[in-house]
Amino acid sequence: MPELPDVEIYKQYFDATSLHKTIDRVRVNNARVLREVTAAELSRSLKGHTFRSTRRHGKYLLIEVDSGSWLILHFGMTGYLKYFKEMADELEHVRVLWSFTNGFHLAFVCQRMLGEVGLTEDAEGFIKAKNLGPDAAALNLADFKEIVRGKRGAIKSFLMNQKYLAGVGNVYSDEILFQSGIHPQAKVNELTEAQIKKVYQNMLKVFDVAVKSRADPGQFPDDFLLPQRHKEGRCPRFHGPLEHRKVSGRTAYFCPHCQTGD
DNA sequence: AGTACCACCTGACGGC
DNA sequence: TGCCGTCAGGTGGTAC
Repeated sequence: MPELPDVEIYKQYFDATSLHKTIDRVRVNNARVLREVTAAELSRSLKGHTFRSTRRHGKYLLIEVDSGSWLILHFGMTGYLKYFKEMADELEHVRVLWSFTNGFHLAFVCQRMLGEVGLTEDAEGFIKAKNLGPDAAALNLADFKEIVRGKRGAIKSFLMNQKYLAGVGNVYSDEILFQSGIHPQAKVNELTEAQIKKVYQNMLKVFDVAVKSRADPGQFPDDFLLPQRHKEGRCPRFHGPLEHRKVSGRTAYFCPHCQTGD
């Protein structure tokens, strides 16, 4: 479930392992994950170059090559990065592998192949073309209120819509709404100003806590929903059973006692 | 504008 | 044992 906090951790991992190392070889095991680029083009653009910097926009990781182009990674549902030295590790589901001249390798691992690897000359242009809203973690309250204005649907669907704000997915939208005491099916246009502010503040709080916890639910605070987000889960505050139902085709988990506004 | 539903994709799991 | 349906959830497309 790589959402904004998970991708932020991947960014930190990439920065710590793969920046400024000369790329010796690019191996594409499954061209299906490539977007608007062929394996040959990818190899030609990266071989002999280094990665200069990274930025994250929503769930996308954009990596600047020293040539000025950008490698784009999206992790789908099951994607992650793995940096290692021994090829004998026999890592499964490696779709693309970058080998550096220092003998280390960076793998784009993606079991369900819903992830994407792309290349662009223009990072801003890519974000525009993808129709992505502003990064959810870099949004101020005034802009958040502006985006909310005129929307009518369920708050959970709103938060997950990457066109409005980029980075929130199914799992973290549940946490944000739990922290805010708001039902996932509450209508955006029926929320008070105070509730909208609360959602915004909790969104930033949840991101902050999640990144500090290395996006590992096992390390989340006791009053967080995520570790309880399963069929037998109980509300960490009220201790009653959690409810789950489909909201815009996604499974929403919530506490029917603590979260109101249905 | 919003929602419902489908497809992509793989592996885990429960039922029989 | 092994087959089958269902589910997980990010994205994108279509129909209403």
